Amino acid sequence: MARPSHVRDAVREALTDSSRHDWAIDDVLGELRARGVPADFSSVFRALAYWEREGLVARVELGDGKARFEAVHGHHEHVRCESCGAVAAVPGCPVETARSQVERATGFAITGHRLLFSGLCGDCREAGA
Amino acid sequence: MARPSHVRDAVREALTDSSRHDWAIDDVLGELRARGVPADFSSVFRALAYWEREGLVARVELGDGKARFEAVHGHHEHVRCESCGAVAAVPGCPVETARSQVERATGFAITGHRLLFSGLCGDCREAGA
DNA sequence: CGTGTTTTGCAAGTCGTTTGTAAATCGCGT
DNA sequence: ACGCGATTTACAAACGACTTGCAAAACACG
Repeated sequence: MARPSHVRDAVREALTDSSRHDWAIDDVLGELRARGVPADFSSVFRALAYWEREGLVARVELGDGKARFEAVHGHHEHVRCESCGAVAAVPGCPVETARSQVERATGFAITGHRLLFSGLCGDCREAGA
Repeated sequence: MARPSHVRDAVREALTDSSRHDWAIDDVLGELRARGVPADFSSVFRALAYWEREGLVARVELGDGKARFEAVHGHHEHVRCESCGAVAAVPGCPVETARSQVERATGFAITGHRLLFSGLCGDCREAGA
């Protein structure tokens, strides 16, 4: 029933092989092409949706109006450089401790959160100064 | 030179009069109509862009692929109900303290952040149980 | 080999935002 | 009161990015 799927496989490998946190669909498509795996935009789109359902890939919100993805590792937050757009991971979770406090203050039962820092990466800071 | 602008004025008043944190463009348009101020979608769009530039209105990222706005008050984070979509403000800022730690860990100069909690509001929690 | 199901690619559709453009509106100097 | 030039507005068309429909290709299996 399940048949080999070069696109799906290649998409998973591309994300897993790298530590990027901001794979846009086009980026993945480009990477596949670079690896000699021809594929269509819609196929990559479906592959990402598939792995997201499967829990191996997570959607990352960068607020730039594009769907972005990363391979699932542990829980972590992101920093994005305002200047060059570079994205890095923030180890640890500055928000864990706030949870019960937020629940008390708002009456919501908190189930998750999304945190994005913005700033200037080392390179851009040097270049700008 | 600057001339009266019913659309701009009405848009600002609509947002300011309410405590909503999730005004989509269509919502604002609807509110204007309800107030008897006829306006076009694009005019509302431009009015919001104007007030955002002016610093009286802020864009709110809810990750639902729509541009959402609120009147600027103090700094605060948001909670969004996964079930009904209700949005409330989280007083205080659970992230302030993490800043220097994040800078040390990532090498970025942090200039801001965006935090969105998700969960279930009181009503939905009751209804769901 | 057929058969039935799964994957793909291509093209078209959708959603929401953004922009081009020309007409209406208003402040202001005369 | 009138004309001029700048500003606002509406309407429609353009856009960017994602989503879906559908038929053709690719397999596993009997």
